Amino acid sequence: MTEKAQKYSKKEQIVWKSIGIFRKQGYFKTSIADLSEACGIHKAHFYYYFKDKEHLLEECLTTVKKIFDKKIFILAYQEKPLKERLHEIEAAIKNIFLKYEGGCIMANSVLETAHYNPQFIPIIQSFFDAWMQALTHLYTEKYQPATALAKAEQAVQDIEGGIILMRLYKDDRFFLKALKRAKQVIY
Amino acid sequence: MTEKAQKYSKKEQIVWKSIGIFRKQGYFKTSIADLSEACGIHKAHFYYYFKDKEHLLEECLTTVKKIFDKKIFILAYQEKPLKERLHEIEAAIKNIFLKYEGGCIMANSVLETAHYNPQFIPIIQSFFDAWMQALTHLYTEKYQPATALAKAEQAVQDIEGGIILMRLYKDDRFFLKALKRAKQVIY
DNA sequence: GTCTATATGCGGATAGAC
DNA sequence: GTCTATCCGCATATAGAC
Repeated sequence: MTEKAQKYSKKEQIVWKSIGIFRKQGYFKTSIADLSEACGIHKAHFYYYFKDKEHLLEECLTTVKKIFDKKIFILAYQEKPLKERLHEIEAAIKNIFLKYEGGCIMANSVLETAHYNPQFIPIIQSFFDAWMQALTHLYTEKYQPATALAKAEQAVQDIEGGIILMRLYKDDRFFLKALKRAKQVIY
Repeated sequence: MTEKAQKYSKKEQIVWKSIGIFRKQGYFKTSIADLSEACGIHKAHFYYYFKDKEHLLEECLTTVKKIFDKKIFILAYQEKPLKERLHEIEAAIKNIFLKYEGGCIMANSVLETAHYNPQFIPIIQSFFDAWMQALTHLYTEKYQPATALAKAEQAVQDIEGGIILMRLYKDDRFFLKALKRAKQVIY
């Protein structure tokens, strides 16, 4: 009873905290001690919840994918005018990447783990698949499918590049201008 | 005499090898043992050439910056027709990123070291400054300076995002299409 | 579920012989 | 310049008491 009243389980809380820390510090540079301390649990107790660090990252990535599906990508498929959906999706993406520092954990994880831990690749691919599909869906209302897909790819690449430059120069504008361009594909 | 006949010093060779390994494996996941072994020197001997791992990465990044200045960005300022310069710079960038796996060491290093090792930020910034300046120079022949700069930023972001997706999907096309778009800004 | 203690190995770095 | 030996600290992970 009291357990169900809690919004998130302890395990979920660890995943949330870890997402934030991995994004800022990177995967390999983050120790179990860092994570445990931030979560207010003892180092050894971490292994009560997760088999190892890799399994934690996996849960982090699938969680992020679910959040984006549920909160952002879904906005593209609503029964609303095109421009409204486009505006909502832009606002949601802006919100999430400006709120937390460290950029995009999906892109970061590609670069850190592609060589040694290819098991994360499919999860990260599914994230970018869903993102590009959502934008393609929107752009298809004005362009041929092939053109819409190309513009969606360009938009995602532009935004991800913008996130890197935002972090490098500590300047939001690279990211914000990319978002604006993604919207201006339509109007 | 025999020393001067060698094209690269041992120290330079280590830097070259390390650039390739850092790019593929990442900075933190790469050990001194990895680097030494790949260079055919003994682990302890590494410290004869470099104070520590951070100083090695610094030399790697400044070396990459110099190479891009000398081999790529300079192409934008030649006494040649605009389209020719644009084509040469595209070919040079394509060449370098397709030849070696692991993507862009500059972008990778931002994500890995921005939080703990901000000392690398200025070097990486100077790299992207030079790249965007070269493209802005080209685009200014057809657009107003402010527009040219915005298009240069977009092109660089698009290409960097494309490099990430190229690695994620093991598919050159994301990167190649971004390069093509950077050229089509002009013609 | 939570803590103490600890095993174990690896990575960065140094000292010093040759 | 190159190698041997070694120190130290940290990080992952486990065993087991409470």
